[in-house]
Amino acid sequence: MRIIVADCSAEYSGRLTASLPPAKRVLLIKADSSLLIFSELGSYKPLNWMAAPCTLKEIEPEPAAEPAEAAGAGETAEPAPVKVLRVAADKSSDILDVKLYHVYSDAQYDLGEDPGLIKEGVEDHLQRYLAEQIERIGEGAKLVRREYPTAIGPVDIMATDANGEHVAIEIKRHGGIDGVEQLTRYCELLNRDPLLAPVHGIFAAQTITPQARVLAEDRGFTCLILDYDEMRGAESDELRLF
Amino acid sequence: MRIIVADCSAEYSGRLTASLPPAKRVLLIKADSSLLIFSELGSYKPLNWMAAPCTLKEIEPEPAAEPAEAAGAGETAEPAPVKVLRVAADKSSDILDVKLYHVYSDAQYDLGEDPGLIKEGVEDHLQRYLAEQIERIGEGAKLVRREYPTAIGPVDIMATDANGEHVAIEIKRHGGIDGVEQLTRYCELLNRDPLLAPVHGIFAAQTITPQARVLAEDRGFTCLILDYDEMRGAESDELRLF
DNA sequence: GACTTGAGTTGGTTA
DNA sequence: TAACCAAGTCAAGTC
Repeated sequence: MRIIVADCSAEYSGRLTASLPPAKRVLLIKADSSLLIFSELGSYKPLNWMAAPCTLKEIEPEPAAEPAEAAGAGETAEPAPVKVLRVAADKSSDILDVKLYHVYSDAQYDLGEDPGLIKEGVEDHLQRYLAEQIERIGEGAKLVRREYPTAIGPVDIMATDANGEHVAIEIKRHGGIDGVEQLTRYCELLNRDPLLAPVHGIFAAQTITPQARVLAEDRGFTCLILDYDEMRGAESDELRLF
Repeated sequence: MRIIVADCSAEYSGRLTASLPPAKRVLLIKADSSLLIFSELGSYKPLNWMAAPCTLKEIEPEPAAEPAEAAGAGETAEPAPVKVLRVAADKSSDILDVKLYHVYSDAQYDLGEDPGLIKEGVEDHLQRYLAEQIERIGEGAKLVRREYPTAIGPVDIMATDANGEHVAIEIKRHGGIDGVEQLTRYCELLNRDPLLAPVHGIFAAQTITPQARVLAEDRGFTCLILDYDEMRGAESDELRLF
């Protein structure tokens, strides 16, 4: 990892064109030659970058022979860069040009491999917990299966209610209109099957936008708020019994 | 901007839980106290991070009084960190703890404000090109207008075909099921207007997923693959005539 | 300020 | 390998 702090400007040309006026910024160049440009603001996303696989060329401009320039066409005489980094994508014509005007720091570190991130609490976990605690959708409910296959993709959970009627459950972390549309498609399709009909729909999520709730209820679906911590807690309790 | 290179581990607790085993990494701490953790691999996304607004606390552990630890429960005796950074989100209970075991470098730079990125967009171009090359949807087609307004939002392009019948076009870079749903809603609404009906639908994109294609064709829509480079080329050719 | 949609999305899982 | 889906998505525009 090479870390450069410098006054720089950048031009990206690829699926879009983007330019970065001169300013003091931080550049990270990874072992795979990918380059990231950061400023003080913004979230984790760099202002501009080049993703691997790519190739970096470093050009040192000649420092001399510039008196003619001052006598030139009178343009906003941008000072000549002391260094130019050109990063080109290997598999496309994307190019990122970075001009460095003044380098405050330029250091290299070998970080070695990284063991990577371990995550817990993603949508998959919500699905697993709800499948194992299926009575959260109503007493007497039974799990049919997770990822119940249909022609238009798998339903997150298929279950039956106390009356033995089928219930299709769509699970989201954040429930929006898209999720309701998705559930609608599944239910419509499943209800064409006389062996399954009637199939009820449940829209389950940690949070549900008001608009999505209205739409879901208008279509006869039940909305269910999932509390991750509570579900995890219930899971632990269950394990503790054994 | 503070730049730290160190052996570190991290624990994030928020909407999900994520942990990062010890390794040599780069930390960036921005002026707003947001913190990013990078390794050599991956794209522009950090392994772990805390977004602003947040507050950073730096804890210097006492270096002494640790002989008892070695005689402890025999756990995988992790060496004590020389420094702990705790970043807490201001508006939620999200917390990111970073333990530093060995610091290779720790430097601070004042970058100042950044003028920001100037972008020139993409989907917008697809729309513009198709509007100007409307016969790509069929000979004799005429443009009615881009961003044709309806009660549920603007249709990307409204046109007429060789028979003078209306055609609503939904444009995406990558055509998925969502886009088909969107087009469905527009066509359903527009076909209620006797002055417009019948309104045909075209689903146009650089790429269309097989499922989306099936759904679109099932609903009587035409799928159209857009070649960005070809359209841009045609545009240049047209300009060259003048 | 909440909601929607696109992104140079990125990243993971499965067929 | 390709397609599909979720993301601590982020960010921009709209209502």
